[in-house]
Parts: sequence; C-alpha cells; structure tokens
Amino acid sequence: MARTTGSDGEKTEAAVREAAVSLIARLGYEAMSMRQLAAEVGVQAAALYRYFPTKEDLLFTLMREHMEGLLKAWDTARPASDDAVVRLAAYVENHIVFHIERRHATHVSNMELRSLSHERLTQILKMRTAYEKELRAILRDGAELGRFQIDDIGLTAMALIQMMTGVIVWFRPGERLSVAEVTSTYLSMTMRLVGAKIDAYSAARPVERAKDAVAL
Amino acid sequence: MARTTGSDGEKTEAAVREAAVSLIARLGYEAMSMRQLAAEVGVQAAALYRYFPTKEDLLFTLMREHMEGLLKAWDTARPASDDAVVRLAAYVENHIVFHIERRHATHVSNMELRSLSHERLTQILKMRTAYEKELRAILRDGAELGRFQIDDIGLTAMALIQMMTGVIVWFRPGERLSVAEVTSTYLSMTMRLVGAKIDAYSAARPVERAKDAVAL
DNA sequence: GAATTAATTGAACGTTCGTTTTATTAGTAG
DNA sequence: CTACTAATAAAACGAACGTTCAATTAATTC
Repeated sequence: MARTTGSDGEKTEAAVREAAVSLIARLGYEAMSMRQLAAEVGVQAAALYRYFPTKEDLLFTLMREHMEGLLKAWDTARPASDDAVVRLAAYVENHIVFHIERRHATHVSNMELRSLSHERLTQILKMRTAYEKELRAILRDGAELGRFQIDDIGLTAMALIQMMTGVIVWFRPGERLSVAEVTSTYLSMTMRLVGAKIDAYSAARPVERAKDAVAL
Repeated sequence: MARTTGSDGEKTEAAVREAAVSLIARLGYEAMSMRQLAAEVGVQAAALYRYFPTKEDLLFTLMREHMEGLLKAWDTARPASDDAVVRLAAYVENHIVFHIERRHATHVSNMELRSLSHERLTQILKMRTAYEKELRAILRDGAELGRFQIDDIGLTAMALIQMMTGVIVWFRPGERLSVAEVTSTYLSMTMRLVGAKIDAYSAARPVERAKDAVAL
C-alpha cells in the first residue's frame, strides 16, 4: 500500500507512454480507461497522475512528440540536392519508413485528434501543416521546372500523403512484403502519379538508395 | 410524460439515424452518449431503445447500410465494357462521388470499426473485401492485357483506395473545388499511377463523362 | 541512522454512462 | 365511444469513469 521495491519514476513513465500508445491504438482513446492503462503497466490508476495531470495531457504528449519526431526525421533525411525528383524520392522514403516504424503512434495521431482541446488541436495541426508544406514545395518546384506533370499541387499533395500513410492500415511486419519492397513500390507509384520525367542520374539512384537503406 | 402529439415511429427512427451519423462522425462513437443523441433528436434517451436495442446495434446498422449502399452503387455504375481502362475510370468516379456525398457515414464506417463485436466486424470487413476485390480484378485484367503497368496488384489497389477515400478528410462542399473537378483530377492521377496506355476511345471519354455527370 | 524525498497504494468522490421499468398519453380500429 | 396499440416520458439501476487525497513505504541525503 505504498512505494514498491525497485520502483523508478523514469522507468514507470516510459512504460506508461508505451502502454498508452498501444492501448489507444487498439481500443481508441475514449474506450481506454485509466484503470486499464494502469493495469497494463502494473500499477494503480492513481500512480499515473504523478506523470500526467490528466488523461488528455497524456494523449497530447504522445501526439506532440510523434509530430516533432516526424519533422525532425524529415529535417535529417532532407537531401542537399535541389532536384525535385531526388527530394520527392527522399520525402516518400522518409514518410513511409517513419510511419511503418511507428504504426501505433501514427494511428493515435491520426484518429484521436477530436479528443484534443481546441488549442491543442491547433498546435498539432500547425505541425502537420508545416510537414505537408514541404511536400507542396517539392511538387511546385518540380512542376515549374517541367520535371513533374501535375494538375493541382494541393490536391496531389493530399492524395500522396493519404496514399502513403495508408500503409499503416494493412502493413504487418514480417508478412508478404518487406519495408524495402513497400517503399520501392510506393516510390515508383508516386513518380508515375506526378508524371516525373525520369533520367538515370536523378531518379533511378534514389530508388536504389531506398531499397539499400532499409535492407541493411 | 408520455406519447407526444404528432409522434411517428418512422420519422423518429430516421431522425435518430441521421443524428447518429453526424454525431458519431463529429465526436466519435464512444464519446457520443445516448442522452446526447436523444437530445439532438428532441426525445428522451429511453425512446431510442424502441428502435435500436443497444448502442452497438445502432452503430452496426449504420455501418452495414453504408457498405450495402456502396456495393449497390458500384453494381449500378459498373460499365458493360470489358475494357480495363473504362472499368477503372467508372470505379474511381463511383467511389469518389459516393464517398463525398456520404462524408459523415464514411467517417463512421472507417473510424469506428473497433467498437464492433468480433462477429459484426467480420461481417463489415467481408463486404469491404468484396468491394476491394472488384478493383483488384480490374487492375489484374488491365495488367495482363498490357493496358496497365503495375508492380503489385494488391498494393496498388490499397494505395488507390486510400488515396481516393482520403478525399473526405479535406473536401468541403462549396469550397475551392467542385466534385467534378476533384473527380477529374483523381481520375488522371489514377491513370498515371497505374501507367495506363491511353487511347481516345477508352480513356478520354470516361473522364468527360465524369465531369458532365456531376456538373449537371 | 535519522530526516527527507520519491513513488506508490487503497479508498473514496461526484459524475456520467448504457440500459430497464413503469406509467401515461396519442393515435387507430371496431 | 370504447378498446387497443404505438410512442414516448420520467425515474431509477448498478457499473464504470476520471480524478483526488491521505497514508505508507522505498530510496536517498546528510
């Protein structure tokens, strides 16, 4: 009925986050109770409130860190080249790999937005918009230089993002396809969708990089 | 404190369905209470149980009828032609128009699957699979006849469906784009994505049909 | 080894939930 | 006009919810 042997704040908080992501992804935020989450962690419900003041704070923290991670990942993966085809290939590769590796967290960030307060929703959407803006810039550059054939930049960006993010709905690691195969196929679908003019230097190479990077 | 003047079972049931779709789409199934739904209809919570034995029965009914409607719509829109390009164009057009016209119901059917019992979930997924199978058949036929250039039939089908259904996330009627413009753009993105060999007879025509049909 | 701090328990709070029961009135059929 | 049925209201049920609080023990500091 008090502190337990070996208990450690940092470990418990990490366990809470991890369990929360997987429980919310499986049951939904509203359907998951704090008692259920506590049981998963092996602790009483009251103990959760030492780490997160409310249930919504917990949700918001998970979402914010997911989005920050996505922006950071793109910042790292962003190529030096100014070739639109190279940049688009890098964007697709980064997006798919990141989301497959974080299937549950992505599910949470995409499905539970309506459980956030207005203010916090705005914060998350701001990050999402910034991320999507990067893709639109790539598409616009490519279209202006004649590398892409695109009817509507905004519409194409949304179509691509939904197509790519949709991977997490059906992808299961260790099944028919590897991450590298999925990435490679989505890369060629993307390039065809935007009507990319392919040449040996700028297009074939990133595709191969994508395969190699993940196959390691 | 009893039956009210002008009360009518059929009207009430219809009002309940309509209010439920919009409330669940906005708040989520778990977050919507039966009292909230009743208030929206202008009735007491107990009255709902005359039409739907449980909250889950209500959800399942909405979902089942949505899926039945989708299958029926495709059955009607399915072209006589055996040309894969014509059939794919019809599939895309039907899918987008159907989903845009039923944005809220689609949201419910896609987001609230986890609130169904195992048995009912299986029923809904069976219908969904049947619908997706139609697309895979079109893609396979087109690929075998050399009309399409496709790496992986199943993966391409999922990518297309997620891309198309994603329209409901950002589309708002009466804003920048009309349904016809959206359909037309998605049609050309789809054709490029599957690497369709376009000829004047089989491809250009359906695009025009799609525009005209909705613009009326 | 005593004092302090960190981590957790167990019990309780008020609220809301889905659902059931009973009573009551509006409409309908003979 | 009376009997019957359809449609609802009002009240209540137990269960579960997010959260708070006081007590208690483990670890750390001096």
